[in-house]
Amino acid sequence: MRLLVVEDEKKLAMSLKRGLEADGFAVDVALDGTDGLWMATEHPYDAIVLDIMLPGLNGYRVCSQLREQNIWTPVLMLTAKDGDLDEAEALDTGADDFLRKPFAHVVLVARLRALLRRGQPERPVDLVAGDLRLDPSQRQCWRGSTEIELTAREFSVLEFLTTNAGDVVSKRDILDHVWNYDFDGDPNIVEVYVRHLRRKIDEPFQVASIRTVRGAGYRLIATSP
Amino acid sequence: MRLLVVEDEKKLAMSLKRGLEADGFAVDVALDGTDGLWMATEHPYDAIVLDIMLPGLNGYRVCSQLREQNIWTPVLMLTAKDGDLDEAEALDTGADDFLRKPFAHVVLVARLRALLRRGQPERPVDLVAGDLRLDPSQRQCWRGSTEIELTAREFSVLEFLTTNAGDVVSKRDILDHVWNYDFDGDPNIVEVYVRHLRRKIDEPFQVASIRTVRGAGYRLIATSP
DNA sequence: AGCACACATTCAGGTTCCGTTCAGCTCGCT
DNA sequence: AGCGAGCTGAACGGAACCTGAATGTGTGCT
Repeated sequence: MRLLVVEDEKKLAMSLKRGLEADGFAVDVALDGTDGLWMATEHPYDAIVLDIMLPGLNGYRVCSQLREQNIWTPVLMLTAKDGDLDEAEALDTGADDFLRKPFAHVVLVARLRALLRRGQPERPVDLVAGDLRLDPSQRQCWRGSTEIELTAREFSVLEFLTTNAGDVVSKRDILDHVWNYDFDGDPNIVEVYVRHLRRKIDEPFQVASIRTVRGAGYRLIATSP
Repeated sequence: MRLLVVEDEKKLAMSLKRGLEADGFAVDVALDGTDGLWMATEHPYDAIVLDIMLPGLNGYRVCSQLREQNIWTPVLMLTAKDGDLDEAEALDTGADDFLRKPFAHVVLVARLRALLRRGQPERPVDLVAGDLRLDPSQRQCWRGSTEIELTAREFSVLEFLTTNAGDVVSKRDILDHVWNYDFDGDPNIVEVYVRHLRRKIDEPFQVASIRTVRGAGYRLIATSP
């Protein structure tokens, strides 16, 4: 699990880094708000530990700017000893939790783990045609409830057919979209992949969802059990 | 929003009740742990405010017994002034957050709202995939009932795979989350660690929970004996 | 300090599997 | 029947991945 620690007190920052690394986290450090914001934008952290008092851009602003950019990495804010209102405000600017200084290391770790546990994936929608389902982000494919293993090329071809489900797509179209534009090999390769796909997604289920349209190309139709 | 306050100091309990009701919550009060546990079991609260120091059954036990009964109502624990360890333990027994006494009313409300916003059942502390179980706080790992010794790196890689169980994660993802971002060594190191993990968590049990997805990465799937 | 040990990382050779090509076949149309 | 479009299995070359061992690097122990 990879963390970003944004803290300007160098000594504290390094001690946090060492401590958290001992607990098995991978830790990057930013020493001011501007850096912190940039790093949080560029890299996919699992959580961010964010001091409020920072030179340049303070913690509130870092947090709210992240949220504006639609980055929802969990944020744990470090607040001053006696700032009750700070804490309420921290949560309002989009922090997920806060910790009052000074804090014990065990507490920091426990809170971070709680944050990470809450996690949350929300996924882009699957492509569907009948009982055939594709998840492009995971390169996974199902017919009904049984998963089907596809190679990268196979998946790409099927993905293209599925996004154009119901329509006829020519071999040229498929070549242009799945292979590089400069591909000038044998168009027969499309036929080969259609064969592979039929063997994997149709024959075992005794359906024929990839239809040949002679002289024009292929058409994927919705089929159900 | 309906809350349960479990607090034995009658004066504090009533003041909490009045304050929270003024903020628009519906509030029930239990004056000891046994009552609290019973009420939390019988009624569907949206959140529970739970004191640690209680006659009869203390707060930790109330909380862990709730979790054992598979009740994942968000719990906010009230801890003593100086109990750092209390707090870590609170989170470990399944609390979602805690607040150190004495606290300002605005903070209590802000934290409760944050909890309610997160809503939704919390997952148990351990990461689980089939009969493989990880405890990130202890860095321990079991397959069924036999414990498996892992090094720090091995654990981190497996932890990341497990939090994304079922999904394909690329070698780049793994490098980004487990190593520091300035790591620019050979990605082959991921393969090496996958090899180590397979030898420890799969081969002795004759399962294959870490699948290779050629060209895409790795995928951890749930396997059982 | 010096040593032993465990862990992290690199390296090089081996293996598997995927993408592509090719040659022969089948099918539908005129 | 004859033609062209599409089908199919096999074969090959190379990339991706696997794997055992060698080489760094730090940490605790005596």
